[in-house]
Amino acid sequence: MKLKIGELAEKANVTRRTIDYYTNIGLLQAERSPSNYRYYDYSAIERLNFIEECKHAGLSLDDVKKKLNERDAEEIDVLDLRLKIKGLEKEVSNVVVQLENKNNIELKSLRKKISNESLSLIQTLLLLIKD
Amino acid sequence: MKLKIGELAEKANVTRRTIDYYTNIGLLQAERSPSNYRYYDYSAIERLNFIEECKHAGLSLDDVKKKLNERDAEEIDVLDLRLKIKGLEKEVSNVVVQLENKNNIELKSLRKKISNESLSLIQTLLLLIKD
DNA sequence: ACTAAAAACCATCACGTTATAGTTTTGGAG
DNA sequence: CTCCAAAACTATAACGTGATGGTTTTTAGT
Repeated sequence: MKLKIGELAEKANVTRRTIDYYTNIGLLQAERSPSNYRYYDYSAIERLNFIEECKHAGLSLDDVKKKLNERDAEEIDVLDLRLKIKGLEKEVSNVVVQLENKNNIELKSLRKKISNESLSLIQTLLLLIKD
Repeated sequence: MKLKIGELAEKANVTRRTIDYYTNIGLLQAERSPSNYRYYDYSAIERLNFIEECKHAGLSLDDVKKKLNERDAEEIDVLDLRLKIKGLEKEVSNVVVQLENKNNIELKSLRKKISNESLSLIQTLLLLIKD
């Protein structure tokens, strides 16, 4: 379920007009219903809070826009990373399948050969996950 | 001499904000000084009056914009016509020069040959000039 | 006539406001 | 439960407003 402007306004503690304005200048995005009503998703609440913080820190909405664009870019990077990780996972599971077809001796030597790499990969993944 | 926003506002009997707004949405044009002040020329007064009339007649500013665009297009047409007339004048004066090099008999027959055309041209020009 | 400082102007931002017109929700009548 | 009208909500237009930060003009003193 998405939020109508009034609901979002209440939840984010700003006026409708502010949301209207932000939407017009591209700080917020909204889907439009067939009757042209705007529908915001819940992430807009946090986005509005973030904007308020930035404003409180003395930034102009234009500055905030840049910040948000950076953040969005990071978000996209994250998505990217996620995709890459998914790809890696697939590769790894493929390797696992290969391993299952090996005999014990081959298996052990192979495991040794890649143990370093997999370890450091796991460590990096842990860094990403923690916090 | 051009008008600053306050001067135009007073002369046209609207607020500065209105002029600001109209300028932003492209209803009015302004030159900018090096310090970014807007400078309007006197025709803006009449333009503003026109806009007020249109609004009074129930038109939206968007409608007014269209009307003004038409008017501006006509203006351009007029400029075009003026140019053409200037061109014609040149042609005519060339003909006059030619005539001056003719003898009387040739001259008379020539005059007869073109009298119809020049008469109707003159009449059309008169139509353009009057009121 | 020259200058410094106040007064008057101007631009832009970030909403606020009022009016108009369409949409959705809701409380009751049947 | 259904239908419908009032109440609540929404979109957009066309400025209004107050704050902030420059620019120009005016004015008063030297």
